[in-house]
Amino acid sequence: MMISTKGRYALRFLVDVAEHQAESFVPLRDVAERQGISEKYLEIIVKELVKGGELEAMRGKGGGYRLNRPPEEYSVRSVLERMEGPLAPVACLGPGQKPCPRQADCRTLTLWQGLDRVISDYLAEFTLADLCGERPESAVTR
Amino acid sequence: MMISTKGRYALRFLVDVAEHQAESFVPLRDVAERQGISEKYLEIIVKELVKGGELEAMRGKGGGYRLNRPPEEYSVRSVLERMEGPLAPVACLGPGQKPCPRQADCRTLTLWQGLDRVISDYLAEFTLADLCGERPESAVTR
DNA sequence: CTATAAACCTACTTTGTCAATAGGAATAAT
DNA sequence: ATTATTCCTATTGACAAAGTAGGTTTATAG
Repeated sequence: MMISTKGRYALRFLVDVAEHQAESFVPLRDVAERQGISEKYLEIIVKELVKGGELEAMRGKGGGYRLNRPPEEYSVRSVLERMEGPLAPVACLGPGQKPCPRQADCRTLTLWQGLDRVISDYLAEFTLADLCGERPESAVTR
Repeated sequence: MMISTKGRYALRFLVDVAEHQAESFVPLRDVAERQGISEKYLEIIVKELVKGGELEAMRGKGGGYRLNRPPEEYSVRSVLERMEGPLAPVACLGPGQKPCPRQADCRTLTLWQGLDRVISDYLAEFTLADLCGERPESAVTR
């Protein structure tokens, strides 16, 4: 399984906020309830989103979260990368990786590079705005 | 990291056998040495390939392994699936998964289905024959 | 028929990550 | 002052990944 709950929950959190932030801040508790995710666990995830500058937080009564930018400016790929770390399908492609000593003779490097590319490109195509209101029935083949 | 050593080593093992099986069986020890992989660990991996009908094994002196079919008939996807299990990027897409209760309202299902598709399609394009002799320098953009 | 080289088999270990849980401290509105 | 919220630190249990250890069986060569 390539995408963990961290990435998946983060995406669901952001979409939920996008859909409910009309006027006011959206409290974590509400999102957790709507999405059926543990509050405490969501906190950990949301903390990273705040630190990463994806979310604005407001403390105290009446507080909560809202997006820092319009939903079209959140690519799914960037959100997932923030939560999961590099999405490279194999370790040797990770950023800041010292090149593997067998690289010059590797039969599979090209394969993995291509895989990395198709994944990356696919995920970069989508933004939060694409996900908002999305439902399986209304699925459009892209 | 989506592809573990099991899948990666299996692929490298099969390619190595494909490249060396001209006449005789290829002993595991030789592959392990050439590929710089622990013999004992490779054993575990190879056992699954034999059980899965990908490899023919011959015991005793002069024994070793050879492919059961021509290299063009081994898709990378099928090899990886045998070793890694389902390649689905999220659990809810795995085969024989009971549908998630939130499915009807899920904003991300379509996203994951599409991701699963591009990964699957990409990996199905390649066979062992494509990997044999492959080297990064000779990389061809597909 | 014995030595050797190979596959085969069962079990164990170590390490790390995932997915939470627990319990509170700081802050803002009413 | 009360309440509703975010923020912070620490801990836990389960599981899998990656590898190790030590032996048994089978075929070939001399």
